[in-house]
Amino acid sequence: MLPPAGLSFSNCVIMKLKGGANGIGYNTISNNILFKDFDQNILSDIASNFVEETWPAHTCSNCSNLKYKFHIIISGRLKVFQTDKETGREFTLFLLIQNQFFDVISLVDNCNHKIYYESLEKVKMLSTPTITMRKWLKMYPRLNERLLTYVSQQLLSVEDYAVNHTFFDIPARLARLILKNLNHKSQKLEYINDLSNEEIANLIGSTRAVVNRHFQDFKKEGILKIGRKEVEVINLPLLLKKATNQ
Amino acid sequence: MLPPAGLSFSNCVIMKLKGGANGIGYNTISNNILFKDFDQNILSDIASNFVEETWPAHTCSNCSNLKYKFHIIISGRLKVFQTDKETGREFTLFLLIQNQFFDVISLVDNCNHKIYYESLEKVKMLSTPTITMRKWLKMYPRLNERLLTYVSQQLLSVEDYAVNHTFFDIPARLARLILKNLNHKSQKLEYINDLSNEEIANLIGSTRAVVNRHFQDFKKEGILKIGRKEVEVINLPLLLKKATNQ
DNA sequence: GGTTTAATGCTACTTAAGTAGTTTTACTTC
DNA sequence: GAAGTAAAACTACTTAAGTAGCATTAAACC
Repeated sequence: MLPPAGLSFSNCVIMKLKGGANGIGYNTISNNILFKDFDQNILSDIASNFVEETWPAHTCSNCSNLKYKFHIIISGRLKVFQTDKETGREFTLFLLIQNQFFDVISLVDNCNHKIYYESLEKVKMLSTPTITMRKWLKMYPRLNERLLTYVSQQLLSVEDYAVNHTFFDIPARLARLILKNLNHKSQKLEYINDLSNEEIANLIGSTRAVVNRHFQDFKKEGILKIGRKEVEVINLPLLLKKATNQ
Repeated sequence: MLPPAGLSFSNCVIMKLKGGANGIGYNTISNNILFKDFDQNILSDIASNFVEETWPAHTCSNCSNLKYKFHIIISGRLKVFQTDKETGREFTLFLLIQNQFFDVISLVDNCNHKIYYESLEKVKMLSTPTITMRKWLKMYPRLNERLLTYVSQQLLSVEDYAVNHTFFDIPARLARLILKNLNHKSQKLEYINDLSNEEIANLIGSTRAVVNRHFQDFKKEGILKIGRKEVEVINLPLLLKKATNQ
């Protein structure tokens, strides 16, 4: 929720990375899709240009603080969202996790892409100045190819949101969100299982009360078992039916 | 509207390009953002690998027909859209015009990106096999950089749609669409001026009847002057007010 | 264990979006 | 200029999403 309540950006800890090929920085970089299969000495050089940042849970920030830096997430979830100042409503574009990065747009283009960030829990990440990253893009053309793949996936993801929001009602969008994050073995949600109704609402572009109303319906119809911040699917066929507006 | 009514994909005319540095193919290629500042002999080679296609007005196609080809538009508007089979409703993602290209996603990734295309009028374009384009991406790394810029813009565009659909009601979305396409000198719409209420509705994720209802309101309130397939802004300040939900 | 806080559950109400169907208008075509 | 067609205009109705406000429950923290 904005404006940052309680915790703010200033609580972040920024640390210089320890050198050597065994640090968390080197490991993150060398395993990241961006830099995978780069030579070891190049990787070391790249890693040495990153610093480690730690954001406490519920740290808020916006693009103006961050647009001169490029970040790679090490651990924790980072919510990328937009807000409507009038109503205070939020809309979550992405939940970024390990190995994902931001903000690619401000790297590509110097456009004023207004967007907000909030850590859902303690988030560790690496960061480097945008100019450094741009220099590497020139030096290592492969990087463009990999960023392209990443941005294309983001495009598909937002397109999916737009299609859902345009064609489907809230029960269907809720069902689809659950299906997308369902571990079919455990019948439980992964990745978004511990989110509040409020955060679920932000993911499908609705409000807490409405999401809760339909969760109650799903419960009554025997589709879901709902605990506190926990969702379990009981009747998958019925859920699939809901996902297409009945 | 799908399924293709009347005109179909088979009406398209595909022509081999004439050689030389003065053909329409060479001109299109050399002026395109993708290939700008390539050497002239490379440009000639690239141009020779494209063929010219002409789609009559209202030609429909989907990705399965096209996913092995990459296209650059020479003239005319091409609607890129999704449909809901249940209700028959459409949602227009992009209106592609001169120098824009498709489909970048299928070029990057072999994912099954389901999407539909329809020419709003006669559309001329160049096309080349996806494999050829992929080969060039390897040969000329600059291409990745330019595709990245293009896809990033598409991402911002779809994000904008999503934000509008989530936070704003239909009068506001309509006002925003008009503002985005307004020529401030002529007070008239460009690019989407001749679209029917139906197509306008597809652009903002609504329906014909609802769009018309609000057009009538805008008219009564003295914001717009509306002719047949023509929109003119009379009261810009009031329109701006509408664009933010009053 | 008792207090505080946050999340969830529930009721009642308002409103705008969508839908169906009809009428009117304007453009096209012969 | 008459006929046919497509777009736009209009009326009436239904429904679900959003909102407000409060009650209940569970977790967190002294």
